[in-house]
Amino acid sequence: MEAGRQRQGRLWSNLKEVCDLLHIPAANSIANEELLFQHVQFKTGQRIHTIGQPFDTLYIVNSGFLKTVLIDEYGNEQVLSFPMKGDMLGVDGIHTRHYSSEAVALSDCDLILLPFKKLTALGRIHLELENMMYGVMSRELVREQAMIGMLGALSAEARVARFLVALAERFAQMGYSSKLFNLRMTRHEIGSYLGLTLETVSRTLSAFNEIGLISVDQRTIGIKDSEALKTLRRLPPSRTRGKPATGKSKGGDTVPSGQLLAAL
Amino acid sequence: MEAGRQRQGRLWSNLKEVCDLLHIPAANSIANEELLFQHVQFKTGQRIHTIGQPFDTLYIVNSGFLKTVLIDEYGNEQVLSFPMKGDMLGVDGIHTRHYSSEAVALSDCDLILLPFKKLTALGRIHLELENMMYGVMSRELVREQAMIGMLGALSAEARVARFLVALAERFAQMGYSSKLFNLRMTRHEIGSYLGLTLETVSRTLSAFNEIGLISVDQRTIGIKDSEALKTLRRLPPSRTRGKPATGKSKGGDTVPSGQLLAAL
DNA sequence: CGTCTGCTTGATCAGGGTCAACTCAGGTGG
DNA sequence: CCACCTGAGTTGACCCTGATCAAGCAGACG
Repeated sequence: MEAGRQRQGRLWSNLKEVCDLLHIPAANSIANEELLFQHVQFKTGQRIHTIGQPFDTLYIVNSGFLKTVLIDEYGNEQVLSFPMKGDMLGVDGIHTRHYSSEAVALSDCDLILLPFKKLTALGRIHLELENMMYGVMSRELVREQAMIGMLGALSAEARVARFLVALAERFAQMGYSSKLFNLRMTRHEIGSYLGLTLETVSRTLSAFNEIGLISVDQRTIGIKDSEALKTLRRLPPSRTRGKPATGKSKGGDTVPSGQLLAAL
Repeated sequence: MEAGRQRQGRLWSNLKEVCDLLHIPAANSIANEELLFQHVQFKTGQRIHTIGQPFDTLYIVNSGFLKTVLIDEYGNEQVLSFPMKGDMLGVDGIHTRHYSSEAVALSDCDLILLPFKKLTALGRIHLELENMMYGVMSRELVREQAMIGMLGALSAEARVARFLVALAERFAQMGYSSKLFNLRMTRHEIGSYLGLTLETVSRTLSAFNEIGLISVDQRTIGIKDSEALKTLRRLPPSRTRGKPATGKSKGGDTVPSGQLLAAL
């Protein structure tokens, strides 16, 4: 809303604003008013791009919430991410020149269009921009690596807990409250994202609520004990059998009845 | 082995060879013999880079097999990928300027060093190279997305099956046999990669062996029925309850005793 | 030749998926 | 305005997949 200006009845952003959105330290040398990127608005439920569609532009989220999904051979959706302000969409299309995922608006959205050709050409002139591109793609990769680690190693409770913490941090850095916020996605979508069923997500939220870690009312989540959420991990504390990679938890771990919590 | 030349007692590759390795259509305009990239050899078990180590170079695998791992807060390894010939390593370091994963040689390896600064500078001159960079990073991203989809939605059997198929395809495109090959990693590493325990991996391989899908002898795998492996999916065929996304499996699916197989 | 690591196989158990019933909020149309 | 419908969410009962624990085996190596 703050970024962008009217021009011919449309919103446009300059390079500086784009860099700010992406948290890229932009040299002011590039505050070029002639270099403008167009905005596009999407309404809730609209598709930004679909799988297989020819790729030619990247998107940056200026406002709103989305999901990106994969669709398997049986038509089942698999949620890959929940992009929000400052995130980039469409990077997966660069390789094959066709988007390999689908992006859907979970709320009314304002996106900035970045024609890929134009962007790379600009990158050769403005090195910050080039660095931005590499940086954003690398960040995305690291994020997905973390996701893989989570799916491969964590229990259902831990996944939901970390999901909430991550969301809270995103809201914080967007200037919203990190203690009380609204989920923009359904339990089903959360479950798909975390590799769980909607029932498990629902139950886990209820459990957290009872223990006092959070408060739940429909889509409204209140974070009560973010520390506990952060340190929550798999229930059977996977006590290093065999070779302790780092000899640490040798003591009996006398956590009495903490079958849900596990102190660090 | 074919790529690279001796010079001052070391191996070097030119841009063309690098592009070939990455399957990038390289304009021969860049067959510049002055632009050479150095090779480095690693022996089995050696670490290419570690988590947190300052980033400044990318690597391309010229020969050999590796694994990249994440290490969680309790010292547990989580395998992220098994890079082999033509794969790029270290991309995750670009964002924070520190590697966020660790790469270990599973066999003796020959890697090509790509100093990142030098690479991006070159990219501005040779557009193919720039495209290569974006393309490789995007491909990596797509690969990880597929991984997330797999971890989030597939059964143990399906994961192992697809792992074998993917390996076979990699070997094929490297010129080796796709029907008979040697695993370079332990059951434990496979399990970590697939989000399973080593016991489950072992049992699943044994089961495939008994059914005649593959032959197993220690690290030697023979692919007998790659079609069946490809179409294997979750055991309870998740018969589209509620809304059939694509109304299909309405007929009784008279697969007799196929509790392990699931025809498309 | 003993030891160690990787692998297999068996027995047991529980985390979380599946199925089902019910509630609740919002949208629609008579 | 209210009856109705639909989709989201909650909760319970049950059971299966895959983790855990345990034992035994084979090849590599000092």
